[in-house]
Parts: sequence; C-alpha cells; structure tokens
Amino acid sequence: MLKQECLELLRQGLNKAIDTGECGGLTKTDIPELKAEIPKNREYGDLSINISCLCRYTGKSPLETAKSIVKYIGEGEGCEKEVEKFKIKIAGGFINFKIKTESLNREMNSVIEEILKTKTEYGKNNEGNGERIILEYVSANPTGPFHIGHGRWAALGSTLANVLKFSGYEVYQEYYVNDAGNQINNLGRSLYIRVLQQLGINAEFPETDTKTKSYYTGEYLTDCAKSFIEQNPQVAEEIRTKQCEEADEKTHKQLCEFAKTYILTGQKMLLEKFRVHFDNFYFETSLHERGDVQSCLNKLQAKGMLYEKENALWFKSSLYGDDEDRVIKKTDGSYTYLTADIAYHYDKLRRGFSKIINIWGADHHGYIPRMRAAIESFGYPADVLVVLLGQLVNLSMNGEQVRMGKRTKMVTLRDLIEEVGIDATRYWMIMRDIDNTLEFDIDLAKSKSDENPVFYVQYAHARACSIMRNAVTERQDTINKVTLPKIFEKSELESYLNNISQNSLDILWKDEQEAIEFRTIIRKLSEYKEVILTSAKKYSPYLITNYLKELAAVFHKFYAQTRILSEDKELTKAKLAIIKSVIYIIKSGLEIIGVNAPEKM
RNA sequence: GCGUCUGUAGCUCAGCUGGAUAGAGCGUUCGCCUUCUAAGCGAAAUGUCGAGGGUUCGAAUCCCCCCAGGCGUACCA
Repeated sequence: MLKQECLELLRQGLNKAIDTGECGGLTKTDIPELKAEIPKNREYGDLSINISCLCRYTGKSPLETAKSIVKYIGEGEGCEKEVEKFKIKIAGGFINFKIKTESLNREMNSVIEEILKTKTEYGKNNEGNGERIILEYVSANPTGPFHIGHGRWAALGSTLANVLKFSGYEVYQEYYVNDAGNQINNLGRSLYIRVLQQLGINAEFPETDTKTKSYYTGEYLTDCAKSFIEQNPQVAEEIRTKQCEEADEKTHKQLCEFAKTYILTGQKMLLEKFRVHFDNFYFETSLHERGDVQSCLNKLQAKGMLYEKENALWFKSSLYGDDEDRVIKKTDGSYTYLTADIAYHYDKLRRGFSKIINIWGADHHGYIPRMRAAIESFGYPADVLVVLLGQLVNLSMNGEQVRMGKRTKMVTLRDLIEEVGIDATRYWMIMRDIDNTLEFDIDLAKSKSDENPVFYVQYAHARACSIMRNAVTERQDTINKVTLPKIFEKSELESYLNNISQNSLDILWKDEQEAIEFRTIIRKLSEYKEVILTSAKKYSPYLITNYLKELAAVFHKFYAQTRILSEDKELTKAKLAIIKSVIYIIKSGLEIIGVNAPEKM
C-alpha cells in the first residue's frame, strides 16, 4: 500500500532529523501517530501527511518542522523532493505526496485485480479475529404487532450482524421473548373480550387507570380471537354459555398461551420476510422454569448485592454507578422485569460470549446503568456490555406526522413494508446514524426517482449489469436497422475477468483524460475496505449506505462521460473489468444491508 | 430537577479519533437522449456550522456554560 510507504518515508526522515538534533525537544518516543490521508483538494497531491502536531515538541513553526524532516528524504532541494514513487512537496505543515503516474497506475491495476479475484468478498477482513459476540435486538413483547421502531432495530441489527461477520467476528443473533409477567395476563384478558365480541356477546374493554391491569385494544386481537374460536370450539362454547365478565383461571391461561403463540408466530414470519434471521429465540419463561432466576439471585445474595427494605428485595446497583438501588422482588413476591433480565444476561455471559451487544430503543436508556451494575456484580468488566441506543422513528405521510401509539390504531411495520417494499424500508431504516431520530418520509421512500437513494444505488447496479449483458449479446442498431454482432463470446469475457492480469489493464492508462476518470472510480472502489472496517468498529451500518450512494454517484457520472463498449476489444475488456468491479462492490454492500441488487430495472 | 440524544444551506442529512477554501441530495434556474437503462449527467445560487466562553499554531469537530427540541426518570415490561 502506498499509504504505508509514505509513512515509512516520513518516519525515516523524521528519525534522521531527530538524530541530527534538528527537531528541538522532539524525541522518538513522543512522536504521535501520523496519518497519510487523501486531501480534500486534490491539487495538493494524492496523499498528505500533517506534521503540525509535532510542533509543540520541536518548538518550530509547522513549515520549518516539515522542512527539517523532508531534508532527509529523497533527492532534490528545499521544499520539493523526489523519490522512486513520489514527488514530495511541503505546504505549511503538510507534507504532500504526489504519486508518480506509473506507481499510481500499478496501484489502480492491483485494486481491480483484487476485486475481480475476491469478488463480493472484497473488503472481508479479520478485525474480529473470531471474537464471539451475542447480538440481541428487536426483542419486542409478544403482545402486539411490530411498530415502526422495531423495524429500525431489525434492519439495523441484521445489518450490524452482517458487517461484523464480514469483519471476522462470530455473531450470534438472539431475540428475547418477554413471555412472562403481567403483560401476558393483560393480553389474555384482552383476548377474552375479543372472543366474547366474536361470539356475538356484548363486551367492551373496561376503562382502566391502574398500571397493573390494562388492555390491548388494538384490532389485531380480533383475528386472533377468530382463530381461537375456530381451534377451540368447546372452550368457545363454554364461554358463550357462561358469559362471565372474566374468564376462569384455566381458560385464562389457555387464552394467554394462545395469544402469545399467535402473535409470536406472526412476528417470526414478518422478520423472515424482512430478511432478519435470528439464531435463537430465548424465552423469559424458560429462565423461570429452569430456576435460573433464583440461582442468579442466590449468586447476587452471596456477593452481598441484595438487601431487604420495605418488604421488598433490592439490588445495590448504586454501588456500580446507578442513580439508586432497584427492586428485584416486589412486595407481592413476584420479580420485576429487571430480575429476569439480569438472569438472562448472566446466562449470556455463561455461554461464553466476550461481548454482549444490545440494541435498545432510546426510551430504555435509563436501564443501562442497572444492567451494567449487574454485569459488574458478577465480576465482568463493564464494557463487555455494549448497548446501542436507537433513537425513535418519525413517520410522515402526505407531509403529515403519523404518531405510533402501541395500543391504539397505528402504522405497523407490516403496513410500512406493504406500502414501500422491503428494499426501501430496510435501506431507509439504516441510512441514518442510530443516534439520530429518523425522519421516515413514506412518500419519498416509495418514489422511484432520484429523490430516493435506494433506487439510485440499485439503478447503478442495474446499469452496470446492463453493460455487461450488452457486451456479450447481439444488439439492434435502430438507425441503420442492422444487427450488431456481439463483441465478446460470454465465455471469452468471463475467462478474461476471472483470470485477470494486471498487464492487460495497462491499456487503461493510455489516454490521459480517460485515465483520470478511471482513477476516480477505482479510488472510490478501494475505499470500500475502510468503510466496512469503520462500520464494524463503530457499529455504524449507516456508513455503508452513505458509501453506496457515493459510489453510485461516481459510477453514474463515469457512465455519462465514458463510453465502455467499442471496437477496441482490448480496451473494452479492461473497461469492463472496472464495470464488473463496480458490480461486485455494490452487490456486496447491498447484500450486507439486506437489500436486493437487481440486474435489470 | 437529573440523565440522555439532537441542533450544519429553504427541507432531509454527511463531515465531529481537531487541520489547508464547510459538503451531498431534494427543492429553484438553465442545459444534455443519432449506438452501453435520462430511475441518469452537467452548470448556476444557497451557510452568524443554535448562542457565548475556553484549550490549541489551528475548532463544525475537544472542554465549560447557556438556549431550543426529542426521549427517559415505576415494586410496567
């Protein structure tokens, strides 16, 4: 890599300058990490190293410091020097490297060669070195359909899993099902009302103002009630004859179980459809059944992390930075949500994952300190737990905000997917940083125009594919009304691309004007590696959508100004090598974010 | 009150591990289809980077404070 070579040259110069005492107080140990970057303004050169940060040690101005370093590099005088591959020029505190054309072209050739050899695997790296990560996301309650926010976590989580895997992590995707607690009782009671209604009995949801007893009044339980009656005719008959205000214990249990399964099944189907795959669905009830919750409490007890107060059992989370201690066992003897969740996270640790990543909605942020406290109580470092807090989604339609309430009529994820499609929904859900509230404009996401980044990127892919097709098929010349022969036999072209040699690409650099265009697009392609890496390191899938949009823009521009297919077969082949590379990278990027890469549009 | 996220062009947002003149897209105006998809390309205009301090050779970027908005602040899950 030329970047490393620049840095190496600089290091050599710097060391000599230090040895000869020209760098004032700068010693070899306090040299900060220097970076070679592509300058925004390309007139400065191809790569640039900023050495201004050394000035505090050297006691000289940036320019003087740069001069004393460059003095010991290569041939030439003063501010302009030359080495085998670069021309070096000082500008203020910047040392700029202009890569000599021949080296540059060779670098470009090698990028294309690597892409064509690795195909959609280009950019794969081993940053993670097999580290085992458990990624938990969505984990919606089995009490209703997914709302838009769940869609964001689903898209984000599945993409993150893909990026991390691409970067050498081993990722286990898990979904936690909160199938215990009051909410399930509420669900069962709500289903009972719907069943009564379906049986033609006059029943309404009671007005409630207590926090522990409420109802899910959404329409979705109506369908659930229908299938309950269908599948449990005797029970339905009993209910009809008794017409009680509330179901008896046994029936209630049955209703709870039915509703839970019904909704969960629907959720699973929707996730699959949305291209989100979980390795495991983890049930809260299983924790209770195995006694894991109790044994986890024993563990905390043994560590002196629990105490009794006001007839409840408390967890000393404030010992580890939480604002206050938290109730672990209520006065009525039941556990809080936190209790089971601590047991769940303890289980994650026990299963041997070295990193626990959770995607939670921003409304759960207050929950982080107590969870972290639990992790630390068990003797694990606090940073094994990474919580990615996702800001919520604002939906707008016809210029109006659509609020998403949970228990009233709302726009669900299913509605959204039906309206705008899976590709657009996924793309839109991840294209903003997780820290930003997402403005989801349904009309825009639906539009098949340049306003919509999804189509812009997909269109670039389809366009590129189209060129590849045209290269190996006969075409109609509409003006002269003749059939143009195919330029290549399919096998001929494929064999060329699959066994690419760098020499065959040298033809690209003959025409100076075109060479500039080729370099622009190849440089963009080579950025993909870094985008993947940063995206994985920062847990930021949106960087990939940003990149894809930029790559698509570069390609569209390239397409407009450069003719690919021509009589010159050798040149055409080499150009097609670039086009094929573009296809691989876009395809790879879209695959990672779970969006289709259509070959025709 | 406390915690947390956000505040960059009319709109939606990049840039925020500090660096050389702050970038896109949309919208506006004007161009480009006689050979590879015009779902595209080109040109023009647009900014007290929320305000104020500080650190630094250098700040949209780091620190402090203030202002505005979202979210949270349960023995709910």
